[in-house]
Amino acid sequence: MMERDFFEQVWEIVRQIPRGSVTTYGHIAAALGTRSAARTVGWALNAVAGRTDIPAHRVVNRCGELSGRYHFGTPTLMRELLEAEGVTFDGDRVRLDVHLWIPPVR
DNA sequence: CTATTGACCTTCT
DNA sequence: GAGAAGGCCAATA
Repeated sequence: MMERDFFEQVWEIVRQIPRGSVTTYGHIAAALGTRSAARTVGWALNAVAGRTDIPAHRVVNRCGELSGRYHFGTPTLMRELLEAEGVTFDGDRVRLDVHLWIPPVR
């Protein structure tokens, strides 16, 4: 498998997230082989923050909290986008039990 | 060029 | 069970 840049790998996985589902940094990092590189995953998303090609709003932390909501421009934009896709929320957290999507193991 | 931080998670103590 | 530290990759100061 051609291991491109760490960023592109993250983007490719995030791009494959089905609409109405969310995933976590840990799962993405684990899918890439490095489960501890969750921090770098955040950087990859930050590099595409504002792009529609990659739904970074579908990526949440392990607790289901929208940790990077302040990186979107408006703190509520992330939640608005998810709600618009049919994602349900439990208070300020996403229902991972319902919308948790696990990326393909590579 | 070195040091620190950053949308985090896992494991040890 | 709770707290602290380590680890990963990249960007910024």
